[in-house]
Order: sequence, then structure tokens, then C-alpha cells
Amino acid sequence: MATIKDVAKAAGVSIATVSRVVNNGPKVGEKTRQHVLNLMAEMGYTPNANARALVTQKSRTLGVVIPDITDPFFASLANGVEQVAREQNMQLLLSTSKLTAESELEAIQLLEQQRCETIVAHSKLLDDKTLIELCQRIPGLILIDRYIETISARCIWLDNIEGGKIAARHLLSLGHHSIACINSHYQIDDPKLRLKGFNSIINASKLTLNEQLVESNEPTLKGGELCAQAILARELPFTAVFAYNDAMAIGAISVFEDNGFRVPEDISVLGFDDVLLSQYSRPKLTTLNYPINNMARHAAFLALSTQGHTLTDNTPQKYLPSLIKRNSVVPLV
Amino acid sequence: MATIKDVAKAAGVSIATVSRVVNNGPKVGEKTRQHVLNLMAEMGYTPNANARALVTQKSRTLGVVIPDITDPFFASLANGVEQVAREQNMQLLLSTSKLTAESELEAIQLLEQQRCETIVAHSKLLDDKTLIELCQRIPGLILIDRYIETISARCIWLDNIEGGKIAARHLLSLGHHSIACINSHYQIDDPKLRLKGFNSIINASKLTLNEQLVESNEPTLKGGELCAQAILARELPFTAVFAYNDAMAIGAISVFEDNGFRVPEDISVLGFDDVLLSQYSRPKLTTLNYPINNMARHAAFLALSTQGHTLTDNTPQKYLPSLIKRNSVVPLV
DNA sequence: CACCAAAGGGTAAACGTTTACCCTTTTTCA
DNA sequence: TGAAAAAGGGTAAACGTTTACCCTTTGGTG
Repeated sequence: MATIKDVAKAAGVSIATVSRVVNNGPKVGEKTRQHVLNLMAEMGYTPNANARALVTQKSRTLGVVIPDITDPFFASLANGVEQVAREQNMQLLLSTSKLTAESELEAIQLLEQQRCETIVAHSKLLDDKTLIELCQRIPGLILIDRYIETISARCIWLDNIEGGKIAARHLLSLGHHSIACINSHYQIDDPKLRLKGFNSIINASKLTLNEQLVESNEPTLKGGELCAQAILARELPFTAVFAYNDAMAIGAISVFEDNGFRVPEDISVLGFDDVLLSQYSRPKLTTLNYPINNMARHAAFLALSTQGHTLTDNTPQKYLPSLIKRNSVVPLV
Repeated sequence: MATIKDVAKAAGVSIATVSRVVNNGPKVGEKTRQHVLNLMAEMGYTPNANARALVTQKSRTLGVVIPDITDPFFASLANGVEQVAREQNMQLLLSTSKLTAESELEAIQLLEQQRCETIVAHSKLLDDKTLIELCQRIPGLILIDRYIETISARCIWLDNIEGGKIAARHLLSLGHHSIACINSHYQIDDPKLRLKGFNSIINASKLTLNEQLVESNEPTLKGGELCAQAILARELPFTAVFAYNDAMAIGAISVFEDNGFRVPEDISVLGFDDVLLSQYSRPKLTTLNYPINNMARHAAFLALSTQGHTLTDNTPQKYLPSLIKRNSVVPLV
């Protein structure tokens, strides 16, 4: 592979000159510039980003850590960071973590080795202490979907409690009083917080959530199906369901319909996340929008500004989900 | 950020020794190793991947070019490459291209600059000539979802014609004779080839495809809806639909149902791609599986072997879609 | 015509590693 | 006991760039 030296030699100039034409620098005459440009094209010269990064101390690289690109939610997250990378003429380095603390740590460290100028990490399993240390050591590290008070300036998160409240208010306002909950059984805060918010509103209106109508499973289509079956098996009356996410909601809907219930006529189903899926389902899903793409963009910018690249605006780092009304939730008649 | 020199100085050894402990090299005594290890941890030392890449001439980096991570099909592609990266202890560099030739070229060049050891590129818009040149210059470049005869050894592609044939045979075998086609209007080969294969089987059984029942639009949910509306507007009888992809199929289904047709009872709908979506839809989609994840893995391995990393097996590089029977297609009664 | 500035371009150090080669100390074994 | 081999560790070049600093030529100004 041709290096700057090869080009310099071929052109009969110094490497400094070649470097200047590559970077559109000053101090190079028009004929020389053209001459060098021609030779570069001819020789197929491409600057070596590693060497550049080494000498300039800037990798022009943005890292992102997620568990799974295949999950539309995380794809959307990665997409947000990618957009910023593109706008800033940077590259996206993607590191995936398995669902273990060690794996998350490793993913972050790999990105650190690459000297990413900035890292947006979705870490649910690493403990606060480790994350705090990491943030101290890595200036451009931003945590997304996580809130740690000590380093809140480095966090971008969604208010899950408020999400649960919004859901409860909406269902209540439509006259639903017997509501089932289909939750994730993952050992992270999100499911607990959403249920907590939901419960608080239910209680505030002198109602109680029937424990028998709350089921947990993995946050997937299959998990949703299993929860729905379990709930149906109890043979208790209910008119609405608050699901942990859209995939579970869709799984539940299919079970309801297979059992002769119509959605939304017999049972209203409220999702969470507003992933693409929710627009493809029948009926189209009423859900809570999780502005993950915007949050990811924000995280990326924040990370850049931490490095002094851009000036930091002061948009609050706590986001709120918003209700998207489609067709899976209707008023109780 | 601490460098190897800092650690060496603190430990009172040479940088060579530190380098050896970092790389688990030989020629370093147990006490020295421990001593250095402790200091590294204490100082928060992390090796600089750029410097390493420069001196070893290996970036341990795998690049992938796709138009959009958010599209489940491409997410699956990226996922395949990512799996290989993980297995090989390498990093994934993701570069997205807009739907223009220049943008695709730029995305590849960006990855080339990073000296990715291999690049898996999904390029539909770049012309053959440019791609051939690129393959000549970049040893680890592999083209996925594209077939160019001159460089077929560098291509991994799906047999779209055969896909169309499989679809036609299946529908015909179930007794469907009046079949509508909902196609993509993108100016790439895939839609044409699928229709060509489809047509060839139809003709072979002395039937003809009614031109009035063929509609094209963008390969999305919306596009599928528009096609379905256009076809319905013609008021011609048909009992089955062959859609370009699952998204279009789902869009079409929703239009059919909104117009009082039941799927599959009144109209059978056959999709293509077998993305996650197809399992989430109601009815679950009968579709052709596009083994993109495997193809991407294969591409990544192929790219690595081109570099002499692994030995190349001789799996054929042309893949065939396979029929996945779910619930959107039934025999004509 | 002398002087100076501007324009064009070269030299070499530095970035953080790896590794071939060399040197010293310790161990092994005849 | 002595020599050779093994073990442990150091020196310095090289990877491909960028950039501060320096030098030479040209042209303009008084």
C-alpha cells in the first residue's frame, strides 16, 4: 500500500508537501498541488488514519456500546450516534456487549483502546462504582439509559416512573379500571420503575392493581405471549393491558385474538418504546414513544462537548416518553 | 493518558518489558510481570490501538458498509459481520452510505483509510467498473448482495431469479392462478430478477402474468399499501400476491383487510426476506428466507481469508432463499 | 538597486507501540 | 568446576503521519 513517502518520491517533493496537499494546507503552489494530486490518484494512495490519529492525538472516531444491533431499539440508538458521526465527519466504532457485567466492561475498554474521542455506552449490568471510575478515566464517556447521581452530568436517561404514570393516566382517563400489566423480568431498574409510576397513579385514584394481573417474562414477543396466557389462565376480568414494550404488547395481542378476544374492542393494549414494529402491527399500536434516537444524538453531542469540541447547550438530560395514540387502545364503553 | 513510557518509568523497567507484559510475551520474570501489572492498573494504562496498528500493520478491525442500520435486514447483515469480529477479537467499524454512488464510494474509502483488515460492503449504486478497481486496490474488500462476474470470487450474493421461481412454484402448487405482484421500484437488479424468475415459471405452465396486476413502489410498508390500493382499484380478480419484501407484504395486508378481504382466506400473501417483522405480523407471514446473517458471516470470513488469516473453505458464494411456511398463504379452495 | 516580504517548500522531531538483536545473570549438567 | 544454555531484560529502529521551524526564491517598493 502506497505511503506518503512513495508519493513524495514519485512526485519529487518532500513528504511535508504531500501532507499539505492531502490536508488542503497552505504553502503549496498550484502546479505542485495538481502534480501531487495526479500521482496520488494514480498510485491509489490513501492516508493512514492510524498514523494520523497517533500524531494528531485525535482519532475522529465515535464509539457506541449496545447489546444487540438487531434489536430495533438499539439500532435506533446506534443510528443516532451514527448521524452525529456523519455530521462531524467521524467514524462509528460499534462494540457489542453480551448481557454480563464483564462483557460490558470489555466492550467499553475495547473502544477506549481505539482512543475513540467519545463513547456512548448503554450499560445496565455494570455497577455504579465501576461506571464512575470509568467516567473519571475516560473523558468522552457518556452513559445512556442510565442514571447515576454522582455523575449525572454524564448520563442521558428516560424518566421511567413518569412513563408509568402517563400510561396509567391515559388508561384511567378512558375508563379502564381493571388493568393487567405485562412486565419484563430482567433484573434492571426500568421495569420496576415503570410499574412503580403506574401503581402510584392507580393508587392515587383509590384503586389497586390486582397482583394476579401482573405477569413478568422476557421482554420479547414470546415473553408477551407467555404473560398473556398466564393472565388469561387466571380467568379474571380486565379491559386493558399495559405492556413493558411493543414486542410484548404484540405477543400479547396475538394470544388474545387466538383466544377469541378482539383488540381493542374487548381488550385495549398499550405498548412502550414506539419502535417501527408498532406501526406494522394490526391493530397499529398505541404506545409511549421513547425518544431514543434523539437521546443518542444528544449523548453523542454531549460527549463531543466534554472534549471541548462543541459548546454544550443545556437541554435537560432527563427525557420524557410521550403518548402516541394509534389503534390498540380505545375508551371503555 | 498514561503511555507505555510512563508505566516503564514508574516501574523502573524498559518499555520493551512493559510491552511484553501487555502482550503476555515471554522473557519477563514473574515478579516483574506482577509489578508492572499492578502499576498499569494503578495508572489506568490502556494500550493505544492506533500505535499498535501502525507498527504491526494490523488494525484488528473489520469494516461494514450498509445504507441504514435501522432497517432490520441491514441490521442482520451488520450483526453477522459483528459476530465474526467478536469471534476473531476484532473491532467492528460501521460506515453508512446514503443512496447515491458517491456516498457509497466515500463510505468504502473511509474504511480503507482506517486500514480495516477487511471490508464487507453492500453497494448497489456504484458501477461495476469502480467496484472492480476498488477490489483490486483493497485486498480485503468483499461485496455482499451483488454479483459481478469479473470479480465473482469477491462476491456473496443471493439467487434472486431462483427466489422468484420458488415463489411462483409454491403459489402455483396451491392452485393460485391469478397472482398479483407488488414490487420495488428501485433501480437495482433485484426486483427485476425476482420478477423474471417468477414470470419464467408462470409462463412455463402456460399461464401469463397479468400486467395490470403488477405494481411497483418503494420497498416499505407505505409502498406496499400504495401498491395494494392501486391493484384493488383495477377491480380485477386475484387470489394471491407475491410481494418484494416483508414490509411491502405487511402494508398490502393491512390495505386488503381494510377493504374487507381476509388474509389468507380471500387473498394469500407471500413475502420475501423473512425479517423479524414477519413473525410479528398477523397473520404470521409466509415468506422466503434471505439468509443474510449467514451470508454476512461468510463474507467476513472470506474477507479474512483473502488476507491469509484463515483458510478458505469452498462453500459456494451463491445463496438460495428458502420457503418459510407460516400463515399468510393457503391453498386455493 | 537594495531591501524586504511573501510564497513555496524542505528537515526533522514527535506520536505510542512492537520486535530484532544484543547483553548480562543464573542455572544446568558433564 | 567450568562451559554452555536458558532466562530475563535493555536498545533502538521502524510504522506513516503532522507540523514547527528554517531556507530559498520571487516580486514589489522606495
